[in-house]
Amino acid sequence: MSFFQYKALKGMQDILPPDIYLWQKVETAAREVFSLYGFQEIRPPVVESTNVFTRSIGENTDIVEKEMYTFTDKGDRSISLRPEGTASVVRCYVEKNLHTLPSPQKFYYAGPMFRYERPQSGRFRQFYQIGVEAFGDAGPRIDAEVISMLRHCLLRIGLKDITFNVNSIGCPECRPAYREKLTEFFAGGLDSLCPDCNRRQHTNPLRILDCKVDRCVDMRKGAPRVTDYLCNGCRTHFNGLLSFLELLGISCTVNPDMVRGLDYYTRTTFEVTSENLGAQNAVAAGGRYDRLVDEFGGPETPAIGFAMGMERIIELLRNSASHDFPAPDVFIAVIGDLAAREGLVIADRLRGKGFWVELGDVGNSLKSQMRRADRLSSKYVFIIGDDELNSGRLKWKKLSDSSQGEVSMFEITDFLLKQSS
RNA sequence: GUGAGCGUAGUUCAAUGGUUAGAGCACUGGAUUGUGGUUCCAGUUGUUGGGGGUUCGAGUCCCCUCGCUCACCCCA
Repeated sequence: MSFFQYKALKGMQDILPPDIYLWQKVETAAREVFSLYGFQEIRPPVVESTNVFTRSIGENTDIVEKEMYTFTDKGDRSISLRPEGTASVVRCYVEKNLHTLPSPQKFYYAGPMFRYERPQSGRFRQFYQIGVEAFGDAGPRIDAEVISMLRHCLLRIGLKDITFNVNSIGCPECRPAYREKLTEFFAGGLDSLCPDCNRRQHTNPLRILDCKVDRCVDMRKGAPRVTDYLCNGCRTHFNGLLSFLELLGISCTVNPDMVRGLDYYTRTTFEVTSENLGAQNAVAAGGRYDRLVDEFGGPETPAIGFAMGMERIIELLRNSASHDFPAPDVFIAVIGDLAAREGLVIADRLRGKGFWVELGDVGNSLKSQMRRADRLSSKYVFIIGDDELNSGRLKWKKLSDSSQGEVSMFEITDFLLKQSS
């Protein structure tokens, strides 16, 4: 260990093989499933004007108040690394007048997000999300489709033991009244609530419903429930969603205590959690945001979306099944400099035919080259030495069953094609 | 931002305050000439995170600092 070391920044990690294959698997599964529902990829920038985020996420949220990576650029503009994806997509939707295209417009994105937080299990300063957004459909059917898509995606990835929660947090018409009811309910018992909840009473009373402290859990028994205070529009929408979910056979718990952090959500919110994660147990979460496009200066446009937390999905995947990682088709072991030259030529030819070929180091013994071939889980080893150069026939060995034989150097491709078929 | 735990070889971990800080894994070579996985032998690897203090003597005790981990807060 040397005195000074370059290290990745706190909360930022290198993603390496073999993990990277899990990442690719998840990304591929998501793309495939999303495309079945007509969602198309877009790639907004990772950096935006700071106010893109402050306006949408909410001035008073922790994300905006203390978690954003905000800089001043050389033109004295305040810019920020995106802490989440929706704001950028909405900005893009409005800026590029995408509402002029036939509705609904459905997009997905994938990439890194940045929040300056203390890292812990399942939480990082640079973390990856895959998210989707559907614009221009106000009805509950699209909500059900989006939730169904999320479910299909997670199933395709292979996640088990996950729980779906849904809720409706109302709209600007009915939520204020509910919020007031809730504040009244807790007002009498502030002494019994934890310090955090006393603060929440003023900042965001809905969060008290989410508190883990025992006495707060006791206190909120009998508290008014959002779902009992929805206006007619929100109630109809929520009932519609629930009936569609039932129609699709998606088991989903209605959880009136589920609160979402971002200010822009209206009506439907949902969350997928897993018991097999740490305290940060949300695998994916999302909801409807019917006012956001309007707030960005676009036409009133209903919208709904969700984001999946890549690291958390990978964590679950890593600990569940065993995984097959890619391995070389052929390892060429070489003995002597002439054989090494021939091996290089053969490797080049085979790679041109689409085979993954690894070359042994002529400086190492055959035993060591064989060992390396085995460690790489190579399917075949080809051995080239003086004998093979003279005869024009190389030795092959199949590592899985130790079978071996000879093949003409001119028939290697056919040999491999025949073996793999 | 708050709290707790932990920093020893590339890695996983040992070492009652007492010689020259050890072992597994990994890596390289070998065990009848050119054959992997299991076995055996040999070799390579360290300012014990950094700094200060206590002590005849510190990997071990104390203080500071840096880093990692988990939890709170918040959130994917």
